[in-house]
Amino acid sequence: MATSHKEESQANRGRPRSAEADRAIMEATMRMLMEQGFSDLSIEGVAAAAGVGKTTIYRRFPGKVDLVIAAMSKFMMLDSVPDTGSFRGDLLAFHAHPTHGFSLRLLSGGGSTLLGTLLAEKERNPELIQTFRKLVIDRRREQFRQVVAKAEQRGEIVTGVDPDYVASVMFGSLIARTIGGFDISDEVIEQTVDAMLAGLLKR
Amino acid sequence: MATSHKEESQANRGRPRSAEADRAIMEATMRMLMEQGFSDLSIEGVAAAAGVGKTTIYRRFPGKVDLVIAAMSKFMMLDSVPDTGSFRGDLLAFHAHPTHGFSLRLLSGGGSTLLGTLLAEKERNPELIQTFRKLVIDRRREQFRQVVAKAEQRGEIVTGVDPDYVASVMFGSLIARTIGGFDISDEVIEQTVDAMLAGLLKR
Amino acid sequence: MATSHKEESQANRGRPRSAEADRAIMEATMRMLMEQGFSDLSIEGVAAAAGVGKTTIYRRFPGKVDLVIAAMSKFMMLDSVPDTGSFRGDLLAFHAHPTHGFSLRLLSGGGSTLLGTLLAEKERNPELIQTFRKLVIDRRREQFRQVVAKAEQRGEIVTGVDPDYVASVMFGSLIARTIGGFDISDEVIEQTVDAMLAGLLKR
Amino acid sequence: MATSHKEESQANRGRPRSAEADRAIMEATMRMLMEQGFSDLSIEGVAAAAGVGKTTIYRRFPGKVDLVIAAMSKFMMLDSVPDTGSFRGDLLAFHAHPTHGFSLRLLSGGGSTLLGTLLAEKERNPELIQTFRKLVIDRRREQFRQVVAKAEQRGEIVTGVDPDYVASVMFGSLIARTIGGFDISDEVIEQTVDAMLAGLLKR
DNA sequence: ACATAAGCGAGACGGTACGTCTCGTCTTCTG
DNA sequence: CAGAAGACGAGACGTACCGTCTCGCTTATGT
Repeated sequence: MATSHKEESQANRGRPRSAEADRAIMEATMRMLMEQGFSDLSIEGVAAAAGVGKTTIYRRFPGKVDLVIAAMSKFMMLDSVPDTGSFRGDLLAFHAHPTHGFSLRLLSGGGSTLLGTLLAEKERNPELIQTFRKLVIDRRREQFRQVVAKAEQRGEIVTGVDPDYVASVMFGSLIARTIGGFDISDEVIEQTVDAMLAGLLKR
Repeated sequence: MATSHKEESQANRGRPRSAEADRAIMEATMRMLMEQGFSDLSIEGVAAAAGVGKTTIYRRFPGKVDLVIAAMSKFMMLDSVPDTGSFRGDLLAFHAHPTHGFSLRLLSGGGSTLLGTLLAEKERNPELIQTFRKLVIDRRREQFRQVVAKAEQRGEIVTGVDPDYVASVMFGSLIARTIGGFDISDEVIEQTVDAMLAGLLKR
Repeated sequence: MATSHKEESQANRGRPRSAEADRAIMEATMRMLMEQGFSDLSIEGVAAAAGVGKTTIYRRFPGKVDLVIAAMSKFMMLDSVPDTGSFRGDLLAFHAHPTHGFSLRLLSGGGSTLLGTLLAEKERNPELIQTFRKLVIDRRREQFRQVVAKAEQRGEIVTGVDPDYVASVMFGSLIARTIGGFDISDEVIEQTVDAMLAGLLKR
Repeated sequence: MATSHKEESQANRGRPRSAEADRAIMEATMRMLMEQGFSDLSIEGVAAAAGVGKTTIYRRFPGKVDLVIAAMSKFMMLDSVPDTGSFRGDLLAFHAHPTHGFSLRLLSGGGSTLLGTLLAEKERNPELIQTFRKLVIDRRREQFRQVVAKAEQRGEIVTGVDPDYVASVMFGSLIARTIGGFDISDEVIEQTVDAMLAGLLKR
């Protein structure tokens, strides 16, 4: 199991691990990760915030990285593929996507810095960003492919489109704006989507 | 001067500051910033790497943020506007841009985490990313506008192009790929540039 | 009963307490008390040494103090008054007194630290030393009075001797030597006894 | 040096150790040792009580034992040999001896338990009681020898007296009373001294 | 005979202190 | 006066026990 480094050789002996503690630890970890970033997240702080002894955390996770990865694994599940009936609607749905409050928009811009935190740790703890990629980005990519495929089947867009390239342009231009210091309003998103569509829709 | 918080009211009394120490501190700071990111860059570490006492750094800079901003200011000067004669050549030159080894490509991808670091610190130390924007991004944007203007004057591309949008798409798609975990090879850059051009060149 | 804090209102229902566990706990407690002293005696350690769960101990004793008092009560029973026929023989018998291996000599010196432990805990857990006094010292004192009375009746020693003062001098000088860092050999004991006798025997 | 484990190979470089911190650490250690005993004395607690970082203690002492030994060394200096002009006066002076508040009487009886603490730790930390012996007991013994020698020279007492035996009897009988649970009043001390004298004074 | 109830070993729980580490600041001596 | 060395208070690290609290199981008794 990813959430525990306990030996499983023994039978179910002794008091079982507290599900309540599990939950409190995961929630506190995720909250502090969002609020303070990875570097400033301390296991001691998580323990205090979760109302839990340090032992209880160390019994479950060997270290900070594992704790954070477990928390991300727990909370970063993305929900189902957008399916609004039109390509444009699906694209807009992607950006709104409030899955557990961790849409890409929140991640790279606005009030949060989780993506930045993970990138900053890339060298020392590459597992972090890799996990994030596996859980969020790769999944998104796959969903985006499905959305494009459906649009093709409906005959909305030209054939032969590379969905990954389209995704990188659409999300990337928003990320670039964020880095450039601009807020990402709903209008900007609509403009970006429409510019994208301009090159893809069948005439 | 940005590199010192010393009172300048007095005459030149006492031992002058060591130019050699200045240089060593800046180089060590930049190197460690690239290698370890902002959070793990410690003044203690910089001092050790520069072969300098911690005092010598704290005498020059009030804190870590100021030290890093000073280092960025020193190294992130971008050289002149690309002028290869063709729009395509200018765009490629932008990406190659090896100004002191800190092109955008290095910043967002490959072996570095500076951009992630800056994003991660956005909330706590907004001066950092603001300084980065002023020094690098805004400058780039202006240069990009000039490149686009020249292309228009030469009649290479259609008129009415928004150079900022073009830039956000082109750079953003590369950043998105980086975040997605892909290396940015020269071929990818060329493909990205050519895709861009496809929509802009006059037929 | 001193060895249990269980309510006895109910009939004998449920599984009875294990006599084997009782025994193992008492033995392990006494052994570890001798080896490690009171402060470092841990219930966890006793449980492990006795091959018993911690619960099994805490079910019997509210805390460490009660556990130790119970162990002392069990092992520190002194046997009958020495009666060798001569005062000198009786005195020597007192010091040899190997009742379950816990003679005063073992207590105050040699390989043990129980007496020190009790003194150290005097402020915080006065019951400990009080129990020790009741079980061991007061009993000894009474026995010593009988020995002195017999010697008087036999006409061996001068009359009017204060047996408590004699005892405090004889045992005290040995304790003082122990504290001073000297081992208490059989010769030393004999010398001490003989010095004592010198002032008491009838000429 | 007993109070430091610092390498002295280097010249006087860097900031010197704070004498104020030294003092605060020693005082807090001694106070907590008297109040709580050795086992319950925590370095963390000493640091807090002294208003000092843990580092500052660990820089000076490798561990708790060394800290306590240093504190004892500092405070347990006994003052000069009693010299009242008479043997009886000298003996009484020994018992009153309020050297820094740590006379034997305080140690073994009354409101303190330091001696008990040291005895309790004999097995695990023999350095403690050994240091105490070197600093206090051996010194006392030597002083006692001088007092006896002076009494002999003055012709007060019979010759050939073994001062160590006399000391062990006198102090020991008081210790034995303490262990027996009796307070040591001034009258008891006088009685003990006079009983001692009865066997030693020339007629 | 079998339900009931208490005892049992195992082990998780919230804590506290450990001794180590590194942070950014402060304070001395040397050049 | 600048510089280097290094001590300072602070506080997180991961470990080891503390004494308490479940668990699933075993062992008796009493109907």
